Amino acid sequence: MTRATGDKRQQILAAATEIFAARGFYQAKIADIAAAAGVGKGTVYEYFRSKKDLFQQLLLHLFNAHLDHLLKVVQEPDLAGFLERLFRESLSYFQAHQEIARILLSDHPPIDAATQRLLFAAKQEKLQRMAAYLKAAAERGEMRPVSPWMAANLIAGFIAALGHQLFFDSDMDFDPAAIASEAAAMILQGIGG
Amino acid sequence: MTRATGDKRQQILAAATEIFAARGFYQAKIADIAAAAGVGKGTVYEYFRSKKDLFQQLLLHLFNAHLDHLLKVVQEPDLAGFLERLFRESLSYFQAHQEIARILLSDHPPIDAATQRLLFAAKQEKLQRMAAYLKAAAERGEMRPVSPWMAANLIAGFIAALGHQLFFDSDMDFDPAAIASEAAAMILQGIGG
Amino acid sequence: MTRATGDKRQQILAAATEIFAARGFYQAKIADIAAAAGVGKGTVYEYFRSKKDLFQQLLLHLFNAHLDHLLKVVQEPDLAGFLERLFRESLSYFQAHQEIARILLSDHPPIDAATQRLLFAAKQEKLQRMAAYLKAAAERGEMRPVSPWMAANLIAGFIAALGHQLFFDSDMDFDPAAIASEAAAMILQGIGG
Amino acid sequence: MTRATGDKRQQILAAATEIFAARGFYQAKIADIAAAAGVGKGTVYEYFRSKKDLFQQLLLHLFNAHLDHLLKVVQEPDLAGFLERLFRESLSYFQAHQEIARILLSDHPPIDAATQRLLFAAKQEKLQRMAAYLKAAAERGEMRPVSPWMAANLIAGFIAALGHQLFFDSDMDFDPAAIASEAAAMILQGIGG
DNA sequence: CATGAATGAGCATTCATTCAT
DNA sequence: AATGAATGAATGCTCATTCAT
Repeated sequence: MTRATGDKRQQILAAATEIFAARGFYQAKIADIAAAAGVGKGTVYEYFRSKKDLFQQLLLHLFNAHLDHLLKVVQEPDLAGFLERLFRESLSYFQAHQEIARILLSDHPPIDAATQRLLFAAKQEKLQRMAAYLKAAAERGEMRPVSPWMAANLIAGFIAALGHQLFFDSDMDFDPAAIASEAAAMILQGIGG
Repeated sequence: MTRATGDKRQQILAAATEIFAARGFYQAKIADIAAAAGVGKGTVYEYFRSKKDLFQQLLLHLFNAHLDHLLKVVQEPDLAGFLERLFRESLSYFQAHQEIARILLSDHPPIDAATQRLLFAAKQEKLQRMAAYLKAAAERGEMRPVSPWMAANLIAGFIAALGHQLFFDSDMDFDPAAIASEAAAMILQGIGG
Repeated sequence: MTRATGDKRQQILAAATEIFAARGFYQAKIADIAAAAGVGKGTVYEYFRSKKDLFQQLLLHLFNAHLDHLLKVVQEPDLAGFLERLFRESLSYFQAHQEIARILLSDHPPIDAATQRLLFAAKQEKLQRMAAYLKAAAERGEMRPVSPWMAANLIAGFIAALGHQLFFDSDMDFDPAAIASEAAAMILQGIGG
Repeated sequence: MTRATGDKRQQILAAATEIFAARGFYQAKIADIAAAAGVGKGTVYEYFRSKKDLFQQLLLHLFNAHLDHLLKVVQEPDLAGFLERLFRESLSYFQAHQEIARILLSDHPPIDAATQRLLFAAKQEKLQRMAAYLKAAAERGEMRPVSPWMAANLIAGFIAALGHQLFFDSDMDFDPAAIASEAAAMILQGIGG
């Protein structure tokens, strides 16, 4: 009975994550989300201005939570450890929160130019942080003098590709630690014989 | 008046490519596509069972055309040449056909489980072909004994990531050849110092 | 089968007149109007941009038709004949088209500032025409030197008041000719003893 | 803190007058009225059964207040004085309470058959009182032997028409005394030359 | 008494699809 | 074959009303 403030808002966000992940923006019905959250349709509108607003807030919420999660990894002092942890944490996170993965790894329909920009900016920030880390690593002599921006895209692209394989091919079972280890090695040493 | 058979069908597919790319599946209206194709709304239904059917056929059409385009690259005898051509051709192709890039690089909202599977299968085939090429390269001693499947994802992920950067950040100008060259080198040699 | 063009549009306008008159703007449901017109809901939107648009077009349509009807009366050469015909025609018209009376004699909720202005302007035109006729009558010596604008309001107000009595008190039966005759006399001679 | 009983009820009625006048019944939101009254939404329902009930009570309240105001006029011993005071007081009252004018002079959408009847009855009472006064005046020889009911409608219609002109054409400035004087003369002497 | 968070019935509007021509 | 007028199922959102505190 003594629920914390924002309880309903959290219920709605959780339900929205589930429904949007399962059906996508256009197929997700406010009625479904409300039902899944255990609240009335009108209540959704007490907390969010519109369906679009709900989706946008959810997107940024998830993205920022994910980013915060990854920020710890940046602490790793050496590049090899950084890469391995980055892959391992990313894959574990996605494995543990498959609906979130489905939302974050998907491209979303152009809901809105502003939202689009917001999300693009969020993704860019992730790349920037990675590029910054890589630049520092290059200065420490841990990375060959390749473009940090290209390298960041290499890494991010690999994570996304693995994520797609692992989560959109739903019945695949895997060990994040093992894959992460191999992935990090491939990034560092290349595949050339 | 003496248009070749299949003319209208092609007009519709071309218009659909443009409209779906610009607006996404749910925002694209059959009326818009028909207008862009210069035919009546009813005519669209002479050639395609439904909007979903049109989208699915378009998707596979584009994907197969893209795949065919890439198949020539597989002819390349050595891994380095293969990679460089793969990147160069992919980026050039996307640069020349930005609307197609927008469709192929996007994850589409779950139109339909069947369509989803179809598209997933198509993407898997691309990965399989790459993996097969890499396996052969490994046997030729051109690739270290890494998992061909992982390597294929590394490459495909990098292409997608670069494509996103280049085509969703619309005002970016770039030289496919230069980027392809650097990308191939990064894949082969890794980034480790 | 060979209905004239604009047939559906006319059916809808007729149904809208009936429904708006019976229930007012906000209680009139598009579904009711469509049903009364014998068309599908969607069809209403083929001919009118929105419920507001339908109402506005109907309002102006009815008002102009009514105005046209009254314009003939202005032909009357002498003031007494003018007044008597004006009252008789107005009351007969309203008696014959009670739904129209209900719409024209009512003040409508502020649908829209633009519509409001439009309708106000239409009503003003009616007053202007009356005032112009009265001014001419004054110059012919048929009217005492009172303000034509005041006189126009006196007449229009009387018509509206009688209309209200007669049509909003639905079960009243009356003879337009008799009332018109008495009304014209009261306007001309006043009520003073 | 030590507000008189009925204080809140009065606040709500005052706020409702303002909001209903500005927006009309359907556009007026209970939330707006509550906010304007400085009370909670729920409080409105402590004093009024429903929005309809609030509107109906307000309508009758305003109408009766207006009627009471006019009743003093009936005291006037002679018809000319009666008419001039009636016009002057009506126009002054409306000028001083424009929101009330907007409500009383408007026809309201058929909220409800019962409300409709109630309001119609109220308006009829006003006409009846006028007719009664006129009948007495006729017996005093101050009015020609015209139908008191017709005369009452002539007067009431004129007041309403003037009110519409003056209050719905918002930027008009005028002198009630001057207009009242001319109006009374027109009613008494007619406009005939 | 007072409150406002919660609710869900109700409705305008959209648009894929059909079918008479 | 080609068309587009006609259709109605489907859904986001509003707001009067309730009731637990």
